[in-house]
Amino acid sequence: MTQTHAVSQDPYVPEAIEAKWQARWAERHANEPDLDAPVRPFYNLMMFPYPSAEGLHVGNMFAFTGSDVFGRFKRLQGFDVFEPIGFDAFGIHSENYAIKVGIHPGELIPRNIENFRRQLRRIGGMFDWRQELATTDPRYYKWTQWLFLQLYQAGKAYQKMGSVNWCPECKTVLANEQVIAGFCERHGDTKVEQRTLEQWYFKITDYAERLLANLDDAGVMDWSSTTTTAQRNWIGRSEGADVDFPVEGHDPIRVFTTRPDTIFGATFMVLAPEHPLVATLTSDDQRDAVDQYLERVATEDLVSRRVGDREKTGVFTGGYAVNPATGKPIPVWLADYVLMEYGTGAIMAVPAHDERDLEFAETYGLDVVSVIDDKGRLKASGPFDGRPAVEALPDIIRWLEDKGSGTGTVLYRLYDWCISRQRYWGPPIPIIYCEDCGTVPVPEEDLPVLLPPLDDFRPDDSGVSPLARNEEWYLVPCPECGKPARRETDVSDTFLDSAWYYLRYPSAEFDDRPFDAGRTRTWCPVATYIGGNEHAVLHLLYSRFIAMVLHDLGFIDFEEPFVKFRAHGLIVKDGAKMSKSRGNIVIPDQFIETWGADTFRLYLMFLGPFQEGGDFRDEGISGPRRFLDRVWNLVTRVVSAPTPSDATPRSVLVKWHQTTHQVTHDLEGLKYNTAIAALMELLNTLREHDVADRSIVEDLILMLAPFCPHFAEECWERLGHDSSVFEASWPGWDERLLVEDEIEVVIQVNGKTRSRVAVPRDATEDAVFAAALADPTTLRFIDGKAVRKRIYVPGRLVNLVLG
RNA sequence: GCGAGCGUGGCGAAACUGGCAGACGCGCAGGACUUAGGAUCCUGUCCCGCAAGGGGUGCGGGUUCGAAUCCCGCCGUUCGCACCA
Repeated sequence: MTQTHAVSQDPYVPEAIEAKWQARWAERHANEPDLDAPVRPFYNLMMFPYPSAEGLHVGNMFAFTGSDVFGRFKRLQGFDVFEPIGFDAFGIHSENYAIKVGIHPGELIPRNIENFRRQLRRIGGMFDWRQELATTDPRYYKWTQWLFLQLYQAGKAYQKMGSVNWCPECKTVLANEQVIAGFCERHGDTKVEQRTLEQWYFKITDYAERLLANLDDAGVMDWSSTTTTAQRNWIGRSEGADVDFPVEGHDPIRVFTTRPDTIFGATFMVLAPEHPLVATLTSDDQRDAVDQYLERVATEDLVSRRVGDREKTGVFTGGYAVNPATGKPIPVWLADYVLMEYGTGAIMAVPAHDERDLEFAETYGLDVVSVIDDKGRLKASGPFDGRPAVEALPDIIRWLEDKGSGTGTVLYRLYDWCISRQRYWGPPIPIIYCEDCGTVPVPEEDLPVLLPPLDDFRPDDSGVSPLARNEEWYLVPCPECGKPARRETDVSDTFLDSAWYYLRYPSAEFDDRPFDAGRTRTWCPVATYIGGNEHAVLHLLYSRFIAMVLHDLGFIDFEEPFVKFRAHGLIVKDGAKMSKSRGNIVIPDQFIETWGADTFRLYLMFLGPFQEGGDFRDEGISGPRRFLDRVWNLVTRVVSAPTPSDATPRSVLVKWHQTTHQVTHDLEGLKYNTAIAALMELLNTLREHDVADRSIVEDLILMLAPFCPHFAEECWERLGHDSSVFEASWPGWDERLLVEDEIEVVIQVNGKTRSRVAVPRDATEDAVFAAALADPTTLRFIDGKAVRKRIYVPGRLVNLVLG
């Protein structure tokens, strides 16, 4: 862009000044706070990117810029801001990308990281590059493995066989959340299958109650409510009761129900096909039917069973259980709408008051007994008849407890975190299996367990990790007895890498500890964390869980890692989601080249509310650029021919102070788009009144600095300062200058705006009404009628209600 | 199906605890300066109307002196969760 935007002989040329200031920041170590002895530490964290594509896209830029604006604002407010950056470079996304382009991730990922670094420097983020980290660095993942060992030793990591989701295309196990309605999240037309594998799990369910309770504690967690809501739903707390239904000659069947108040209406029971009692309950004459049904279910995958709108199928076991409330025998059925992983894998079916049970009962002709009338009162419920069901619920639980038939319980939907991945690109799980000693953790002094270079890193459909094909790597002596043993060949989930990275940043240079106690105390928990809401449950919940474990083990003195979390919005393009298939991806580099990083930043922050996102329209960027050109010209004018401060009209002073007030509050609330609009208004006012008042323009530059750091530095220097604009302090305002001497009050007649009058700022209510009633336009609308009621909103509005 | 959010000009969007709807910007129209302008500057820009005035925040009701904002019922849209007992 070499066109002249301004009449000035010295036009604003972004590329020159951006390069100049980036070099100068690096020289001056401008973005490197004293990590050991900061005066006012402020840990400003943004979710680190995964370098799974060749470069950062506009969505990343939007998120990083929004976080950086906040960090720079805090810096100007006098905080020692620590704003680290790193790369979440392990994991399925990176690996799949490597497979796609046919380059080994060990080669490809560092190359991508280098490009990410270049882009991040170019955008002018306030990053402390000393503390950069990559989860793929053995210096990092040594401690990820250490973390696994801490959980293992604390009894929070265990192995179990489990039905897992298997994507034939990814050739790996998927987390439930990577399965979208039965299909792989990455391969929309690939059906996920069910496989059974031995896997490592973390006992996050032990922490369900604490994870939930802290969400309600605003003193501990100041988070976007959309995020806390998502976590609450994910944890899924249900209050109810475990109830035993006796079976003659067998163990009783235990069910979980949230509706013990409807127990008198339980007319049959349903077990999950995998339920352990199925075999013993089945009668001889039903054996064939049951076996057939089990066979049929087995050919279906776990995931499509979860899809809700299918017709219900099932089979009678031939067995009966006794309803402990009515004492009557009820048939026990088998159906795949009951899931083994939730509750006890068995339910009492109350078809009169549960839609799913009703559908099943109707299909198979089972009894339906209503126990609640249309007024919500119990009936056919023995001693509880006539009582409102909601109210009787706790008494029914107590009644069941007294009979020894059940107990009130709380159940969570949350399940344990499966961290095993049958993949190559991750930290090997630090476990060794010995025939004599069993499962042996790798001794801490042997960490890291290096991920070996492996030419053939692709997963195959055998279900075992690529590392299992590398005998010389996995055959090792047992650390305990020295006999030949075998390493665990699965790697851990990427979410484990990212669950603790914020702890590593302040301590990234230490190789003898994962995080330094002093540094952690100084900087953690994180003051402000900004990231995408797509991580609302997974990353953010896992990070919270890991922090709780570390807290309980005495490693850290807080249990919530992120004091304040805000989810940013998403950028769309011309009303549609950006995607490669649509071909509407915006490459940031081109825009930065054409318009400059500062203009790009300013535009991104201007195009919509940060927490909601916005629509990226190519032409829109010219507005912010025009604005910067005008500010530039104004600065030039202040340097050459300023207007004297005492000549500045009061109305302009008021606008100045109002702007400072508004921008400060808007930045605090991440309302960047309105903050920028306010700065534009201030500039418009200065231009209208032809004012080039040095004090005002300097404040304008200061307030622009978080958005356009290079531009602001350059202007600041031209204004004669020899230190960085970020060494200056954020402007304040004078409350007395927030209001004009004379204000305009709106006059409504019968609620409709009819006129407006100018009154002194401190006019009394009576004086305002007097002015209103003296206004000719107003009188015309009153038209001689009586004023029945007068409403007065101080300083704003008068409403005259006619009789 | 359940949960959360969002529906405002040609477009992106503003509007504090209910109090001037459309700030700011894009685009568009007209003008100025210009050999020229896709640069810059000025003016205008929700709709109908010459005006006075009237209408207007997805649709239909309600509360209120007053509703984009609160309540109820629809419709549309986005994002989660999805047979969770």
